[in-house]
Amino acid sequence: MKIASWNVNSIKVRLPLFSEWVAETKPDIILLQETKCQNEAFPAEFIEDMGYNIAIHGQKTFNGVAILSKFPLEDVQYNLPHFSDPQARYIDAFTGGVRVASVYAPNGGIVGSEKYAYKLSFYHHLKDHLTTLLTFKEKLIVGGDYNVAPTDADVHEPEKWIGEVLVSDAERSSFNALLDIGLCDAVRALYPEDRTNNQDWYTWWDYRQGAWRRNWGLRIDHLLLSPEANSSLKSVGIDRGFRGKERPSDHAPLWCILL
DNA sequence: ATGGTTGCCTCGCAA
Repeated sequence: MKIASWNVNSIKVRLPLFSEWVAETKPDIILLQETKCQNEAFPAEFIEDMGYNIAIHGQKTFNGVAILSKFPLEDVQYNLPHFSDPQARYIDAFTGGVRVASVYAPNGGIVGSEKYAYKLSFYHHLKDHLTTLLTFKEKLIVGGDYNVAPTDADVHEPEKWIGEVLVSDAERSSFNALLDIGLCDAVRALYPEDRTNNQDWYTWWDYRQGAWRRNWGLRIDHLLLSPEANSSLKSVGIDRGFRGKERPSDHAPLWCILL
């Protein structure tokens, strides 16, 4: 079973590239972030015709997450429990014998800002909810744009990023708390940072300053696995080539295969 | 050189 996650930065604009990517890489389950459209505007029929069932959680203009699956979708949960969030950033569902979640963590704006506090609060509630899901002892895959580069190995020229949003200590602590409750970073499970070329694992390159051409990237998209999922993890990868195509998202797709 | 790009949709904001 192949599970992929992609911050598409508008599903409507990205639909041609999305179609090309699905035809080429054929994921069984797709976790989308930044769909940037309300539910009634989501290209549901188009994607259903590609062979996917869909669960969508959108809003006007910003954010928006979705789960697409070749299997029936059951037990869909919108938003994090006990976190009444007007921003559409979380959805989970049970499908094809696994539970999956699509997460679009807040960017955080500037360290110390209101947006930054909201990001830390989002992480707190995410940790609480995932703690509950882990008690189910299922194969759980939590994928998305976490907007945190966990270590300096995940950052091009980390000395230029010291104290910035995406890499600050409090954000990294919030991300690490998800590992502390028992989730496993799929990339690091198979490619420890001291045994791989870390530049190969970037998932995001800013549209500005020719960041893609210069490979000024960060690893901020992640697939986190429960122990049950991790024990059947076979492979993981980044579809980096899709960042270099015509009219790309600023994020590349990330995927894993479970046996 | 304090820059640059993209998407949504307003004349700016978020990333």
